[in-house]
Amino acid sequence: MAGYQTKQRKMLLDYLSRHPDESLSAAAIAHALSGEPISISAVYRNLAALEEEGKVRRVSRSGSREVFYQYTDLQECRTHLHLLCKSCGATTHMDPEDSGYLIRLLARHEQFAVDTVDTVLYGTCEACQIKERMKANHEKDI
Amino acid sequence: MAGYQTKQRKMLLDYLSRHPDESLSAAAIAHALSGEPISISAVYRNLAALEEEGKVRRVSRSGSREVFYQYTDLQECRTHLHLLCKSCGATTHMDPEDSGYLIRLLARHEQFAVDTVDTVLYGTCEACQIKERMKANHEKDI
DNA sequence: TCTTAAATTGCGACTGAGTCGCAATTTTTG
DNA sequence: CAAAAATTGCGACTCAGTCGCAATTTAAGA
Repeated sequence: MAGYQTKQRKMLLDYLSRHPDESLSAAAIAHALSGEPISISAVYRNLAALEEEGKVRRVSRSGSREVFYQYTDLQECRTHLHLLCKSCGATTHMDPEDSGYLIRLLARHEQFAVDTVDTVLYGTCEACQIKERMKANHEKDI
Repeated sequence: MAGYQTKQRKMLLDYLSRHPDESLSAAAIAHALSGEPISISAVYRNLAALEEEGKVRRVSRSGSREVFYQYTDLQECRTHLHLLCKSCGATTHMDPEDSGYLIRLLARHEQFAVDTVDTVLYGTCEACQIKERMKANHEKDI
């Protein structure tokens, strides 16, 4: 299970690392790699292996049944939490100081040890907030 | 789509409301209601409708493919965020003041509007932290 | 209360993401 | 270079969730 450097695994991880902070479906990943010799089962198996190693995170937003995979850096997860925009799917990074503060707060006040790899805060990013506001105004005018 | 008070829907919502802070699979819910006349499709359809109304939240933890449903109170989501223990599945409630602080922090520092219905912080609750520590110690002894 | 339109139900067929078994291939170890 | 271990591709399979449809139930109005 743990670790032969096959062509396919290298390609997959390489592709993911070149698309950080994106939410990709398994199908999209397979499609992107379709020039290369890689089967859909290999995509799933490698994704599962990488997830176990903490190099990939699976996310699925409430309200949608779709599942996405994101490249994650364990190192990076030690320093900050991730914010996922429900509207555009982009991930942004919470300020490390604020992240640290929150993690310590939860540890102290609630005795809760946050898992920074799994946890993603859902919401709306700045750009999409603006879009939504414009849309709402526009609808009001009609 | 929006709102006939059928026997099945009432039962489902009633059952969920009597099991707050629990993560239930669709199958488990169907099973629990199996004494009543309700089909599995009705369970899914009502769950989807309730999710849209914001009365039910779908959660699935990274590392596991299982999907769970949780009763949620929109009112309650306005006051605090939820903490889900990856080990035992129980949900606890973050202190309202801390929650408010975090939400305002993200709005100000990252221009990110957190969705308090969808967002769940994953981690380990106090009880399970203790269990894990004991287990680790025990394994060391062997 | 009776009638009718809209929504919902149960059923069974279907979909599609993800899994599994297995023989063939590739990577690592020695 | 050979043997052992892991991985690959393929096709069959699983299973949560969806969908179409006829029958039933609910809400609203005369």
